[in-house]
Amino acid sequence: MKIKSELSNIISDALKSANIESDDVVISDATKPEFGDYQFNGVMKLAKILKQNPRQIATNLVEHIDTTGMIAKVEIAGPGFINIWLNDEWLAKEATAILTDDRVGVGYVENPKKVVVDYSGPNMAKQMHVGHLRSTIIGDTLATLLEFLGEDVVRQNHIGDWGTQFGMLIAYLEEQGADGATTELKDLEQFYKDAKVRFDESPEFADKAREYVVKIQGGDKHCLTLWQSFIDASLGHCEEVYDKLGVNLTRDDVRAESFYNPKLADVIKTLKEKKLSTVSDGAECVFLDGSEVPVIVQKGDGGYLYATTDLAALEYRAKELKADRICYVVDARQGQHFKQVFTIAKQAEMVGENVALEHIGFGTMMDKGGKPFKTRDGGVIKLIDLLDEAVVKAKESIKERDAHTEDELENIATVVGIGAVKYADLSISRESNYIFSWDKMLSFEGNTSLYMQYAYARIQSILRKYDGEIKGNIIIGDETEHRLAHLLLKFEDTLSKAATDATPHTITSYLYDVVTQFMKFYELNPILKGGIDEEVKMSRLQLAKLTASVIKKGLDILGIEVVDKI
RNA sequence: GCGCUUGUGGCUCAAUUGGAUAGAGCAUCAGACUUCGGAUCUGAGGGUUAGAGGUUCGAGUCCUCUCAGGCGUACCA
Repeated sequence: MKIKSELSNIISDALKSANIESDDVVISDATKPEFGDYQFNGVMKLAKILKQNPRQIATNLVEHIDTTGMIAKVEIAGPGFINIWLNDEWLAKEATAILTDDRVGVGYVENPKKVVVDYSGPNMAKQMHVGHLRSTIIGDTLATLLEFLGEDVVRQNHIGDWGTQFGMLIAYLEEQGADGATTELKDLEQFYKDAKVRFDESPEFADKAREYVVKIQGGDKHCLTLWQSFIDASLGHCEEVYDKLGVNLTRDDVRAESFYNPKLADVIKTLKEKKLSTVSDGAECVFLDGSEVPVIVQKGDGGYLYATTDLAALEYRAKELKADRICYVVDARQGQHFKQVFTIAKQAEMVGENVALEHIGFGTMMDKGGKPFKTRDGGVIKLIDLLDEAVVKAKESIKERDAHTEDELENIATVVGIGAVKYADLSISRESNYIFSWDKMLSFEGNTSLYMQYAYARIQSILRKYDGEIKGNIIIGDETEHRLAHLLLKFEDTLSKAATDATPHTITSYLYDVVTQFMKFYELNPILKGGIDEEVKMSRLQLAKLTASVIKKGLDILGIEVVDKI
């Protein structure tokens, strides 16, 4: 249900019949309940353009607004705000209509676009750590969301599998007589450290490592086999994490750095042809206007750089994958890099003019003291350890509650623990740094996954208790039901905003609103208690059921599961 | 030095992109129930939106300066 655009149409029509010239009509949510459900603030702007009194324009406009359908009434307030109230019967009818819809009233986008979402991007030389969490979760949510709305989504996992450190790693792998399947690679972090020690202590080994770098790049069979087995093992670690996180990334989504390697020479060629790059201090550089520091695309020794690979990837995504929109879910600190690369790609016509290039930046995860999140001894926190800890902590907090079997407990703890980590991350506007706190994320109170999951479980409990066929229409009986039904119908507007702005926290705060509104409704309007009219009982059961559906679907898009009992 | 970015009650975060009296949750205090799972609900106190100017009907949001933090800045990714 696209409420805003329908309202916008109604207002546009009214403007037309009132003979008022105007461009796009923007409808906002009302800032307070006294101001109704929505408001149109455009009159003040129009007044300025038309040099007329805003109250006068508003009066004229209001007379032409159709209040026979979805709108119950409109009022003029303040300097020229137009407040809009939705009609109860309309709400009831629309809410009833989506009861049996498995998309809970959410339609598909009109013109599906090809959207590439680049996220996760782990480095194969190292184990995934907390730094990869945000990219992986935000990216996956964005991809799932866009897909749900009907966009044609292509996931891209741009893994780091190319570079000098791999010479060292495969030389060490060979020396250990191991292949990727052996236990030697169980702990990548340790393996890297061991290899580094060997590299520093033995000149022969170091030479061999350097030689292997060249050999991989030259396509040497033996080295490539070693390299491949190393990458496979490392990817296996990532997949373990993806599996625990419930993230939809597969090997098909992997487009590694190495994939672009053969294309890099062409990138330089293009840049030279377009006269965008020049040689400076022996390196091939692009000087963007106003900047004295260049973007280096080829080193003095002929080697390529980060920017070069990203340019190749951009071109591939625009031309081969035919993307209309390319989203990079990468740490905000790389903002300048992407700004530069995007500019170069457009200037060099590697991507078309109308392809949207977006850096979906996010802040750093901090500890309680506001410092980057590390282990006690200052090391990086492995993602897998973090997730396991979340499950253990969740189990502790649930254990004290009702008796569960061991299996149930394990399952609930997993759903709750992983959900808490993801929700905590997604519920904060992504640009800012965020403070990681176990206590906060595992709390049942406030805007947390547990609060939503708990509300869901409670509704399920009501539905179980009723244990009969739920049928009949939703009826709006009071203000709490009006607001609840309205919120439930706002699901689509919420999702499309989250999709265009790439802001998952829009969804979490919406869900939080839904749940708190449900709690208020439920507090005032008993469902199963005695003395309730059958029709009213059915309506309330339906509202409860619909609320549960929205919670479930919403969390589902965020990659968070629910359980019937907690 | 230059560039980017952030600054919102004690704490953690919002604010529909320039709209009305800046909203939530923790924490604090005060209430509600012989619990449709109280891990709930109702209410109160707590703010010069870092500071100073400016733009206009209207600014947390836009422009300038100052202060404080973070990040980036010629051959890592």
